[in-house]
Amino acid sequence: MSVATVSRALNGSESVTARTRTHVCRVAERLHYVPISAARSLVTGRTQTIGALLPDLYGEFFSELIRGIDLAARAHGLHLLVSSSHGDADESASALSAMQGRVDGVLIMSPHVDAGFLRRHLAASLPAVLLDSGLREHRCAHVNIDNHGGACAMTRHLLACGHRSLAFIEGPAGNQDARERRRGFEETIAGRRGVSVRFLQGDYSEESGYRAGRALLAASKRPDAVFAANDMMAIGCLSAFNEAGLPVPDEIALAGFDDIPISRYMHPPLTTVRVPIAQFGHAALERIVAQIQSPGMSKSDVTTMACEVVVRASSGPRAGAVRGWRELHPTQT
Amino acid sequence: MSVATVSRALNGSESVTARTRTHVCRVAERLHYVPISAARSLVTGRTQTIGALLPDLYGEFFSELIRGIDLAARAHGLHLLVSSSHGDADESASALSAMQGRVDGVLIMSPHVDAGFLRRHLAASLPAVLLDSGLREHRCAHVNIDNHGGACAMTRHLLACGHRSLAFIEGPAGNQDARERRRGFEETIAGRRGVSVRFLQGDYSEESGYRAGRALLAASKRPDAVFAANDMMAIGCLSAFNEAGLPVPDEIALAGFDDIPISRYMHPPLTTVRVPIAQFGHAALERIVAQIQSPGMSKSDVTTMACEVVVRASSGPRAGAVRGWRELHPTQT
DNA sequence: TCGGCGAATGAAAACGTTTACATTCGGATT
DNA sequence: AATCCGAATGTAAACGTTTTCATTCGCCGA
Repeated sequence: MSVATVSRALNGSESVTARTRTHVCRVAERLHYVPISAARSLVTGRTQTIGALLPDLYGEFFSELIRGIDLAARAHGLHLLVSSSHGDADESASALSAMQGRVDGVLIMSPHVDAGFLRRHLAASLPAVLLDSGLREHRCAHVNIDNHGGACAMTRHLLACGHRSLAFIEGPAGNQDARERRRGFEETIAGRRGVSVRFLQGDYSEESGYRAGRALLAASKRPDAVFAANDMMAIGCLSAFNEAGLPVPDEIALAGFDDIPISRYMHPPLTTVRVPIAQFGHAALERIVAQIQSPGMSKSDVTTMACEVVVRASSGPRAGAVRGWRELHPTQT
Repeated sequence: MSVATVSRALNGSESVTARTRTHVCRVAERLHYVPISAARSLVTGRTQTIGALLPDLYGEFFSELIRGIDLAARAHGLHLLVSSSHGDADESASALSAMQGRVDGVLIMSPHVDAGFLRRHLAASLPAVLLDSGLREHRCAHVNIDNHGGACAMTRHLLACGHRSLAFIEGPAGNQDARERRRGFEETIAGRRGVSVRFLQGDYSEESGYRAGRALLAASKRPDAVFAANDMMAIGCLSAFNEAGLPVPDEIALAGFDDIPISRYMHPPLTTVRVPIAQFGHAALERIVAQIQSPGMSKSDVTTMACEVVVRASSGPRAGAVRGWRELHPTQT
């Protein structure tokens, strides 16, 4: 019994007798034989592994993202190598290098990647998909979230509710999502008569939202509605309003972005933009699998995931009652 | 320039001239050379990768767990291979097999593992750490959460608040954590005079908590306090009470277990047991690294992560006001 | 100048697979 | 019965590293 025959038997090659195959499998089973993947990878050039380069792992966004990626990966029989917490460009670079030669493809989501970074640290031969990067790199595919469209839709909703004096709490300065969300807001407002706007700084943290809320409370003239660039800031802002006894949405409306699970539990429940996070991860993985399977295909492909406005009580125009379980979970039951 | 010299230069071996090393490094840089990890693993027998076998990826618990593991892994220069969504024992088995020969050690958290499973599917040579398994397997190390201790502490807290008629919403039947939490509750109650208890079924889902809440509302005699085996059920239960207009904690107190982030945003904020999830993951990774580095060490080691009661408004004895940001985040600011 | 010594480098084996190619084997056809 | 053919199996190379052992090189002391 040669190693070749064993290899063929275990890999389900055609040219091996049924008798031989069952025998080999039985013995392999008995010995708890597991192929050393390193040896296989060395000769096949495939690792059956996809790398995911994420900026962080904190919070529900990344949890959902990984879940979506994992789901699709396991459907393709692929393993998932995660790498996160990259504080700066150097860390991202070393993480990317470490993945190189260890994965068949890589999903990249990082605020530190730009065209130069990719040219320097990403081998041309390694399939890569950029997640919501805001870049337009011909070397890799892109899967984006429609931040701009979502922000437009939410702004239209706030206007439709009758709000005319709006405040926008911005995300972190360098952040691409944050920029797009602001742009959607601005563009929707632009040209509307009788609408006043005000921008407040933020950094996506709950605390920055709280500070923005305090600033609005202290202002001489309060807006009708506040649109925060993400839910965590909206939640911080809501805390400030609740603390001050300012009723939401009766006195001031509030909206966020992301639809993190906490949002629907707030008092009042938060109107927000739902980002299909798991599908986002799923789509990214499908895209990279496609690229791996047919290397000749066009690399610079862009997929955009649509967002959806989720109207809850916080956006007004009138106050919502305390919500029960059935109202919170309309799809279940 | 032989491959040997290049290998030595890149790996920082002593016996290589500074001149040679810089030259090699420069050329490697220029060519974007990245070692094929498969080849290295093949000869060294190390993959520099730790596998994490998780039952699921949904929700904040696993997000935090992965974060804790990742943090520790990256501190040791190790990669993290995650595998999840194992519906049954067979899936867990195949996932474990697939990891074998691909990782240097594996962290296992799965409801499907028991002594027989490990004997059948885990190679004796592969270092493994069982996470909160409830098993006592001499073949691997254990890192557990002190579910029993946490439940005891919470029960004592509820009694100290003056509650004497208690209800306990149980977790899923086969679940080890759930069993331990119930045991802690029961043992603390046992022997106390003038305390009445009642048990309700649940399965850790929000909906099952809601159903339990409805059942309590429909009962002829309501308890003073409800202790749910996890936060999600407590939240479902709270929805039922809110929906019925039953004020918490004035008419009925409520406590959960886990301290998921949502908990402190509930109305009233939820008294619960904080599980140090990230540290839990961190400890598990440290343990497996220790085992990998010194293979001779005792394998059957048990670490237990202590839990902590977090008292918020829901447990009474009197109603909490609406909380502002500062109260919600006492450690910040 | 030669021998010797240590430091630097080179040669080659080894790791465990897959796979192209060679070989054998059994049976069917002539 | 000899030949041939296809199916089954065996042989060996290749994958890209690390590492042991051998070799070379430069330098110092005799």
